[in-house]
Amino acid sequence: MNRQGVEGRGRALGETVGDEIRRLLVEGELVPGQRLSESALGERLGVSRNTLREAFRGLAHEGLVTHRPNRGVFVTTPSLASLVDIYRLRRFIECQALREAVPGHPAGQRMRTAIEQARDGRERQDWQAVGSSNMAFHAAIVSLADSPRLDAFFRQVSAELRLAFGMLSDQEWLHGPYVERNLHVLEAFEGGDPAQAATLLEQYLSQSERTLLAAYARDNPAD
Amino acid sequence: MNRQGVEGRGRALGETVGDEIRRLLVEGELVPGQRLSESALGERLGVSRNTLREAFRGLAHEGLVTHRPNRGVFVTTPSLASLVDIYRLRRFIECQALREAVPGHPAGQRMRTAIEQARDGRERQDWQAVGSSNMAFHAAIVSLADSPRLDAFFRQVSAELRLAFGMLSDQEWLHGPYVERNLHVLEAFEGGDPAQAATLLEQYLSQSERTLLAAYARDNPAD
DNA sequence: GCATATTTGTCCGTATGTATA
DNA sequence: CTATACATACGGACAAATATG
Repeated sequence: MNRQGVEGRGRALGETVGDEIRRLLVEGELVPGQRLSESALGERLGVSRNTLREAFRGLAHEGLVTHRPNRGVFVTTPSLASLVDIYRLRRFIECQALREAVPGHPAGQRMRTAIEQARDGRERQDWQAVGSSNMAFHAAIVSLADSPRLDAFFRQVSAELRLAFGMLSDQEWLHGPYVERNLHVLEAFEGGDPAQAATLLEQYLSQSERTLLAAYARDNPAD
Repeated sequence: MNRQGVEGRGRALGETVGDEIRRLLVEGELVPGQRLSESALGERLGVSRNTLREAFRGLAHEGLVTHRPNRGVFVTTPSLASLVDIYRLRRFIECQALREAVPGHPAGQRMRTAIEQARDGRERQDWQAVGSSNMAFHAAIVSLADSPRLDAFFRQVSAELRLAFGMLSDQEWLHGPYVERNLHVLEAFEGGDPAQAATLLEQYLSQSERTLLAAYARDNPAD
């Protein structure tokens, strides 16, 4: 019975609910600061409160929602400090992965595909798609390190960053300029100069951070 | 009512249950491969199945327990592949953190304290304590990067590694030799040569990995 | 400052599907 | 192949905490 909203035909359990909520988060359907009522969201997704609470637990662990005891679950509002932390982490991980990568690693193909998809999105002015593709490019860089745990960790941090992007206006300015810069990084890497690629990436990330922080400060004068 | 076993009078909710199970795991009360029956463990901890399932969700997210759909929750049995991955990660993260650290970082004090505690444990032949202190030393190295998210990630990976150590015999051989090597790393670092410290750490970790993998292969001929 | 409504936190009972003896 | 055990998931209940008027 039930299970109208969530398509429970698959193999996994109420874990599907977590994926569903994750999708609502990155698509901006649920916005930072919003309270997620157990009864309301449970009814919307067609699951019981118990199942929903299990899903909440996983999302809270990833930092996408925040649990306030006896108050409820809220969509996490990224702080300036968390954005600074995330970019420090990205420089730490991505540059190192690029620098130490073995030449001819299959992830290079994924990097190229991601850039092509980002270009497609740019043609359609679909900046959300450009943002997703750019993130796929960076995930491919991380995968150069050949560590499943590092990949999972980066995926999680990406989702958190995605939440922050969603808070901001001017999506074109946030995503558009980096498509070609990604290409430069890839060319340096495939040209056999990982050190140069890492340097380009470092400058790139630092600029991206400045742009993001400026947009954040502009849209959230309160903070 | 109830709540005899878990001391729920505090502020946190059934989250306490997760901490309790984590404690049982690192203390070896629950061993890898063991199935964690919802009803049995729930009764033992004095909580309902729903509450327990919420706690399981968090632990599964950390990799300490494994969820097999329709089968139940099991204490994760670390595989050879996961150990290789964890050591690759440790070299990736710890060496980089050490190399890029700013001189005079307060974490240096924590590194020194950890070494002293490891020596105390060694005097008492308390190899579990030595293992904990050694891990605290490495956590301090990671904290040189000044990233809360990286700290949390490393804490999680450490717990997983701890699980593997618990599977093995010969705890003295696994933990004892590294107390002095930690000191050498610290001395190189505080002597103003982070590159040398990183090199020492890299060799150290590679040897530790070989020792661990050998012990694993010896105790688990099946794998 | 107080009474009330809402929501969370936690438990129980139970129906259903899946895996295993 | 049948039977049993168990996980899965739902709905309902109630106390405690919180928000509201």
